[in-house]
Order: sequence, then C-alpha cells, then structure tokens
Amino acid sequence: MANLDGFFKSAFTVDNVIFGFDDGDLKILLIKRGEEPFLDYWGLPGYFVYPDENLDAAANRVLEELSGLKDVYLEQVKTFGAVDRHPAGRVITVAYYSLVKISDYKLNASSIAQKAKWFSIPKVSELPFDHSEILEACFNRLKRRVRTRPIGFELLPPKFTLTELQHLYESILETKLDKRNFRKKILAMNLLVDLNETQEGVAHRPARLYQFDGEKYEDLFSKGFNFEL
Amino acid sequence: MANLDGFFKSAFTVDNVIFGFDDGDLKILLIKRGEEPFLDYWGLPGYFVYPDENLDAAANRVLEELSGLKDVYLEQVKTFGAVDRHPAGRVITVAYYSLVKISDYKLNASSIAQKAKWFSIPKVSELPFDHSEILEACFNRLKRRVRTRPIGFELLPPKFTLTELQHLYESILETKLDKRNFRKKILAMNLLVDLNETQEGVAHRPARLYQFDGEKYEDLFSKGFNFEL
DNA sequence: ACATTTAGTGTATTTACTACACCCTGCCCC
DNA sequence: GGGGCAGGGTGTAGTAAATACACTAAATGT
Repeated sequence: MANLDGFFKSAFTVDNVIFGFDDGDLKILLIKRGEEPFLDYWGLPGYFVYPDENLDAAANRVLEELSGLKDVYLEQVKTFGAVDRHPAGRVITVAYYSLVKISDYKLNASSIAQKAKWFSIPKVSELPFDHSEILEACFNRLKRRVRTRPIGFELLPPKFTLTELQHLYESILETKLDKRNFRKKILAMNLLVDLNETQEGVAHRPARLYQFDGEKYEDLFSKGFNFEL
Repeated sequence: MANLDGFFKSAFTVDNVIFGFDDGDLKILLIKRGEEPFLDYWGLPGYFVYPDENLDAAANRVLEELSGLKDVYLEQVKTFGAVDRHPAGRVITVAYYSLVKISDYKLNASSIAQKAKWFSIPKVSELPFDHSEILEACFNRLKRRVRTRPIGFELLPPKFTLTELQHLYESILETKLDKRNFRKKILAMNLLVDLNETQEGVAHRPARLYQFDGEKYEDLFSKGFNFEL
C-alpha cells in the first residue's frame, strides 16, 4: 500500500438540524455554543465523530446528549467540506436533520450546549460556520421528502387533529392548502385511524383526533403504494 | 479551544459513479484497481481528497484524471462512514455520481486506474469496500432526479432522436414507456429544438434529430417552471 | 417489388386536481 | 340562558392531466 500518512490528518463532525413543530410553527433547535470558535453564538448542534463511531450513531448521539431523545427520525442530507470552513484544521461535516415531537423534548444539561432554544425558522439569522447553508439544504430536503413519505407525523403528538396536520404541512411547504381538498386526499389514503375521541378544553367545537397507522403504511409501501401529498 | 488532536487522524475520499449511455444501455465506468487493498478488483473510481482541495473539486479531479472530461454533470449523493469500511484507518467517503456522454469519453492512462471499462449495470456484481451500496444509492438518486430535472440529456450526444431519449429514460427508470405519450409530454415542454435533420445510414425510416435547449430551460426554471416526466 | 425495421401520429376514457361556501358544535360572556 | 365567537366539518362541478391503444410512412436489403 502506498504511503497515505499525509491524508490521515483530517477530522469530521456531524451537524444536526433538529426540527420541531409547536404553536402552529415549524422550529429548529439551536444551541448557544460553549466553546471556541464562535463562543456564545447560536449554532446548529453538532460535534466531532469519534474514531470508533459510525456517522449515524454520531448524529444520534448529538441529539440524545442534547435532548434525551432516542429513536427519532434522522436523515443524512449532505456533506460540507470547504477547505477553510473550520479554523481548527480540515474538518468536513456531515449534515443531518431530525424530526422530533416537541412535547417529548426535555432539555438535557450538556457540556457542548450551555443553552438550547427553539427558533422559528424565519427568525433564524446568520449562523456560524456554514450553518446557514446547512440549514437551507436540510430544510429543502425536508420540503421535498415530506411530500412523498409520511414523515410529517414524526413532528406531531401521537393523537392529532386534521387541522394540526394541515398547518404542519403548510408551514413546511410554506404555502396555504385548501381544507377540503387536503382532508379528502389524506383520508383517501386510509392511513389515519379515527380514534373517535375529540379535543377537550378548547373554546370552540372540538376536533376529532386521529392517529397515523405506521404498520399499515409499511405494508402498503412494500406492495408498491406511494404516499403522495 | 479544547484539545481536539485526537480527532485529526482521519482521512476522506470521494467515490464517483460515472454513468454513461451507449447501445441502448445504461452503463457505469469501473476501474481495475492498481493498489492494495483489493488489488485487481473492479471498483468505483475514487481517491483521497487532498488537504487543500474541496470535495466537489476532488470528485471532478478523479473524473478528469480518468477520462479527460471537464464540466460534466456531477452531484453529491451520500457519505459513507462505517468504522471498518477501509483497512488503512478511519476513512469516510463522499459518494458522487456523474453523467457523461460516452461519445466524448477518452480513456486516460492513469496511475490509479490500470484499466477502465464500461459495465452494464445489471452485469455489475459484488464490488470492493462498500461500493455496491454506493452504487445503489447513486442509481436510486439518479432515478429520482431524472424525473424532475432535465439531466438525461447529459448522457446523450448533442443531437439525438426521440426514440433514443425514450430508451434512455426506460433504462434509467427500468420501465417501458408508451411511445405516443412520451413524445407528447416531452414535446409539450418546448425544450427540444427540432433540427430539421434526420439520421443517415440506418436501414429503416430515419428519425428526426433534436437538441436540448438548456438556456430556455434555465429561463423557464427561474420563472417557476418544473420539468416533470 | 417486396419484406423488414423503426418512425411518426390522434382520440376517447379515466383519473386526479382545483375551486369554492355554508352549517355545525361547543365554549364564553353578558 | 341566549347570542356571539372560534374553529370543525362537509360535497360537487369543472378542468386538466394521465392512460390506453393501432395503423401508416420512409428508408434499406434481398
């Protein structure tokens, strides 16, 4: 084998765009950095990948250390490797996004995050490193993916109303949707279970609650069914 | 800044799935490896990324060293980083695919490639490292991308017939398409220029030749037009 | 000239998409 | 306890897009 020592001087990190949905708004979780560079800036959660750690595992670890959550939806999006993107040397980063139910989320005290906070996406301004570019790539990926895979449900509590679901899609896709057409289409797929329960304590007519039937989806999917919204 | 030295001991490579279309078949370019590990195996072209080189540049370099081609369509797909994927240490690889016109392709003698050869995709068997997985990911990406972006033309000579174009789509999508509906749809987009020329020297009725109008596409695209096939 | 091979064309049917407005139900407040 | 308020919930008609389908045309080779 040729001498490759000169190549083994790089590092890589994972960065994770963590999406949540709350209060009718799509949000992402940012942390106030506790280390240089960019000390005290709000940035994407991320960290170096350990030598004996797979990439997906590293992305999961970052998420779990920060939030305590396991088994969340996680998808690799793109790798960013501009030569000068990190001051400490050659560091490429593998960007992931994940979808969490904000109701499950519980902030963990953590060495890498002094403070974490949910931000509505339009309110996110310039981020350190190339994190703005990473956010954009992940958001774009989510926009496309959410139309062809039933991953929106990862952002909602187990029981949800059709209006909540519609608002979720509206904030991801950044459009308005027609109520009747939306309901027609989503119900026609037969992937929602009507729980015969209604909201409580709302100051208006309570809405019916539904649940997503993941098993049924898997079954249909394996037979060639394509979710499409 | 905390001591991060322990992290700066990794390397990364790019691997490139180079697609071509010839003889009615979608093909990929493999090289017979000239180095350990996996000496003499057919594998994907790829190499280490130099310390001062961006990722896209490295993928372009690999392609150019091998084929002499510049300015080809290139897209990053996914990064593979299993801990044990490379015997020389921790090496993650960023997978790209590229689309070349086989007619332009001219084999370059190269240190990393003793020999290169086009393989029809179904005839590709097990590849070294995780290259089979990489191929699958890139092929899947191409299948999706080709339906929503006019990138198929990158694989055809500048002048082509509608039948050639249809066969190209059929071999990427691995389906049969209806001739009349295909022509109706593609011509309705008004992105093909009828050159008023016909094939010569064919033992049947010669077909008209068309050219893809990339400028027109860019113009329409910027106004919200979506290619969709 | 005739057999072979691929090129090229139109219509009818079905299916999916879009646009659109009113009544219902429960709570709150006066 | 009656009226107002705030969403919840429902159907149809028109339009556009997708599909299925079969014959004639033009060149070459024998």
